[in-house]
Amino acid sequence: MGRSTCCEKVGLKRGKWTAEEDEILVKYIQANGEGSWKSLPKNAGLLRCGKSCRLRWINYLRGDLKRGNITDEEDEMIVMLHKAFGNRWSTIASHLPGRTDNEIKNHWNSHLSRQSYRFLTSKHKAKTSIDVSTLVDQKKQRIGRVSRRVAKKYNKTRVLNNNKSPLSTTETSSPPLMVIEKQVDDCSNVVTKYSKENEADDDVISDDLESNWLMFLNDELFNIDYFLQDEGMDSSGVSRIHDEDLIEQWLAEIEAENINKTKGNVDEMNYESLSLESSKTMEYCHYETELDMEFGFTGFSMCDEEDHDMLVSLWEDDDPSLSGYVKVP
DNA sequence: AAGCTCATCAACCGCAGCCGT
DNA sequence: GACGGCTGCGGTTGATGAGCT
Repeated sequence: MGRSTCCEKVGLKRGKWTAEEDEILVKYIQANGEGSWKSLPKNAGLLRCGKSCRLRWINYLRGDLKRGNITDEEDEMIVMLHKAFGNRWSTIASHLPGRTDNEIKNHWNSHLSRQSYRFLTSKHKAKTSIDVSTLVDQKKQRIGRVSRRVAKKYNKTRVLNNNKSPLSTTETSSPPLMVIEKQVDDCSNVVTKYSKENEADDDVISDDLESNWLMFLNDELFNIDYFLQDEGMDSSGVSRIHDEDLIEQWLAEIEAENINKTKGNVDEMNYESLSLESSKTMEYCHYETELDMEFGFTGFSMCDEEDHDMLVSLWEDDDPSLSGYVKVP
């Protein structure tokens, strides 16, 4: 049996693509069309695996890609779509023409996730209303996640000292080692918050992690757990909305904000995709499953007709009793 | 100026789902 | 239904350049 590895790299090139390789790939796809990625490299004369060719084409060489920085409007879309869909980057990308899932994923991980976390943390503390615009205005701030480098250093030290680890799973009732590492990585903005509150600099963050990490983890895991439970989030910090009152309030605030933006002489076309009718949206909404949530968000005009038809079809198949309930916008 | 740290992004990897046999 | 191949997706990594000390 055994799965065929598409990535058997015998004699195949890896790493950065050269201009010559790009040219060969573009010419081949222009002549023969996309698809058949497995056989494409051989037919085109490229020493790459099919996956690599596909990725290069989709993320970089495709003609319909939008170049340049992600705009504030796109930022807002990404934040909202991420709230609805979680880390389903291809779904999010499908609503942002010219942007790839990889691009959006990178953008989220490097820009928006920490903004979202900071925003939500402050919301948690102050119970302020949701203001999406505050998420996308906080740019280029070096504070935020603990870098992978610091995490690596931390983890390396952990591995070296593993036998002495006070959190060894055989010695305490704490969660298994890997779980703790994952949680800290996912919620590593908390590290910065911890540091700032204690007036420590960046160097002290890693020192804390390495020397006092047990106390630190207990403290932070308690905070994270409390925060995520209160916000209805999963362990990756993705909001899963189960409370209809909460989402109604959220939608109403976004709608009100968009009205204000329009009044403020903002280009209405830019915000057209963000407009929605809360009552209609709520009428569609059920929040039990991911499918329901997707359908619920068809109230957004960001969902095109084809998507809508598909979701209506899925909805009706899933529960025939609801077929008369569905309205086509 | 040099070395270090960090953010960014292109690319890779592994897995899951789909489809044909 | 089982199997195997292909494709697409999401998580992760590594290279690189910018900023900082």
